[in-house]
Amino acid sequence: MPATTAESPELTPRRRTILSLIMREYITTAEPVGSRHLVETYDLGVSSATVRNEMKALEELGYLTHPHTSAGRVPTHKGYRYFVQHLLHESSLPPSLQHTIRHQFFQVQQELDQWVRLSASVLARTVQSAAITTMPRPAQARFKHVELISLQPRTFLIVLVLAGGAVRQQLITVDDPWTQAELSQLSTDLNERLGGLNWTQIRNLESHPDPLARQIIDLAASVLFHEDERSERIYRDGLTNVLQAPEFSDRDEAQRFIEIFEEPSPIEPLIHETRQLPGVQVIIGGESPYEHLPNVSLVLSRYGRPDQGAGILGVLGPIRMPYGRTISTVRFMSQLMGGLVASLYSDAMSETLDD
Amino acid sequence: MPATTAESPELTPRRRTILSLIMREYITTAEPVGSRHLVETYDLGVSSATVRNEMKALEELGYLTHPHTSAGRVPTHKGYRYFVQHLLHESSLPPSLQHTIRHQFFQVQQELDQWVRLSASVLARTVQSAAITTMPRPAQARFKHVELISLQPRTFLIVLVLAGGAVRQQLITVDDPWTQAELSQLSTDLNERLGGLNWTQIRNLESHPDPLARQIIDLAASVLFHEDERSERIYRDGLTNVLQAPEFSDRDEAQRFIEIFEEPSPIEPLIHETRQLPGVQVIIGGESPYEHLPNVSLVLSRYGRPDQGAGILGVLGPIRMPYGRTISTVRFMSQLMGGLVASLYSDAMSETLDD
DNA sequence: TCTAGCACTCGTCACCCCAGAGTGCTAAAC
DNA sequence: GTTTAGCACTCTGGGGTGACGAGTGCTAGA
Repeated sequence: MPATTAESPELTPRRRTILSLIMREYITTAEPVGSRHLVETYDLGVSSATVRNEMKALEELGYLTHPHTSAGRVPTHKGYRYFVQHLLHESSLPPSLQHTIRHQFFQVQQELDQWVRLSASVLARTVQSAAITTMPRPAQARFKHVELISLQPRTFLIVLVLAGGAVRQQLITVDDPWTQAELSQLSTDLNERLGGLNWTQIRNLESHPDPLARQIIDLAASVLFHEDERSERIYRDGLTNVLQAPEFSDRDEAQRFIEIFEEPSPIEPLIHETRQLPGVQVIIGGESPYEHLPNVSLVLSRYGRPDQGAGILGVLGPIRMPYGRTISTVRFMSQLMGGLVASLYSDAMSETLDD
Repeated sequence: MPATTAESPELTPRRRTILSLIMREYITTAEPVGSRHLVETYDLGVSSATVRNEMKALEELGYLTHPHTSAGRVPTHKGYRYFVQHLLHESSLPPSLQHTIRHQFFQVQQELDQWVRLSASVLARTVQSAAITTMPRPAQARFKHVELISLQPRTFLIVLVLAGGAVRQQLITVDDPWTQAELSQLSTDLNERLGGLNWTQIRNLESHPDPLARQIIDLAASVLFHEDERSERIYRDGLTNVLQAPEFSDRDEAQRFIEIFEEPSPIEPLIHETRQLPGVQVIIGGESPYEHLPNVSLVLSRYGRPDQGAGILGVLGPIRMPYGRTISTVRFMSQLMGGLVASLYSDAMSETLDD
């Protein structure tokens, strides 16, 4: 029996039941749902004619539509939205599945980069859809450490570590040769001056006497600045899962999905927004502000904490998506990843994977 | 006029001309080529009947086939192979295109990682196909530098720099707290001991008195070992270019291509092999040892030098691929990237982009 | 050795028809 | 007032048909 708990202005319980059943049926079969099929499958206690009347009412209210006269009913965007908001009872992931997910993280070494990439893969596999994840990062990037490494007398590698443990690297070529010892000395000096600063603070430092040091300080400021501004690296996985869906049997539809999914992606601003919001966000493509994302739904969630480090993870799929399962999985994964980030700050890393 | 320079055991000049024209025609139109169309378009000086006889001979020799009785001719794998090996006159990229390609690298900062990623994108755009690139790496990984950075009293970031400038990072959690000063001291010590060594040499070092140092030495050895063994990170771009091609209008064909292109990819062993070979390799899918790559051709090339650092770059597309242009572009790009790698070792980085 | 001519084959497309599914409406039953 | 049975109507999709065109292969003659 479907849940009919939440309040709603306009739908009677029976209409909700019928809408809910149509949603479930359509989400699993991708075929328009007819009245007769519904009463035969679900023992509704009323005849198909009654269901037809209710369906017609639901259509007039904007929750359903039908592709042509003699076809069954299909949900509209409004129908999906109502389903997600009112008809879906929140449920947590079955413990066995939770365990399976946790288990998949054991194989990888303790490298954050790998964790995040793996999480996209695990998420994609679990929900049988396309998944994205981003590395966690704090709201404002801060300098942690710099190391200058001589590759050639005049070519150096600059390794920049940000607060939170992210590593960035740059090559630099200068006019005069330096020894590694001189560079190490300079590194130590710079680390003392720059530790813990953000890019504005670095920009406001008084000018350093040494030209190379000035150059590197500028570079550090610019890297930190870009870190706050530029669109971050997105890990993707599971594209082929989605392309199996019948809505993408049409080549152009598939192409459109790939263009949304792959770099450069129109969902990057969405990811930025999601970073500001708590909880799981469900975005139904084609709906009001998302007209540029037709035939795509997203289930996104932030993980971690904005002050320490927060990343995004989520699922892309056709609008006809198993929202219940997907939302539960995304929520669970965001908690799991959040635990990992927290452990970077609480020095209790090893406990993340315990049940 | 097509080139008919190279020697060949079995084909008369006229047959070569006809085969060459059929190849060119089919590669651009993707439609079976008929005899009448050929004489009308190319002024061959003979009638369509003669061309038909020659086509039939070419079919009996295995270079052509036709999908059904009343269709034009289509190249076989053997036909493509012959075309690539004997009928394609080597040509370098037009200078204007060379300039365009070089120009696209100016926008990016001097970060090797970004160069390699960008190169996939530039290659994909230039040949309007899917492209892959890998980071350059030496035949054997060697230790260059390690830095220990304290994130929490008991959680450290280990930044490992390899010879050639690649950076690897690992998190580690230990039982006893360490200060950053102690860690820096330890870093200095380790850098003296490990500088320039490969993983076997590190394994053979006499045991270090400090347990944390031992742990990090083990880790360094293991990272270097994995560096030599594990399949490397592949940058990809241009998937959507390929999916436009008519051979991928069928959903399953497209899906198969995506599975070959995306991670985990069956072409990874091929990439490994290409690393050993000089020059541009053309792999025609479905041919003898590549039965598992149907409907896909690859044009791959190593760039850089195995002793210093070598990477792979190449193009994936349908077998009906503009080989001439693709081969020239891949060769040019591999020279360009090779110059970049060399500059890392010769301290003359700034000259790479000059014309 | 080449070519003109011709019979033959096959895929494509437009067209039509029909079965099946599903609706919406109406009138009667509860 | 609500529900239901019945029925006319609409639309899709599959299957079958026939005309058309493209292209071949063969043969006889130049």
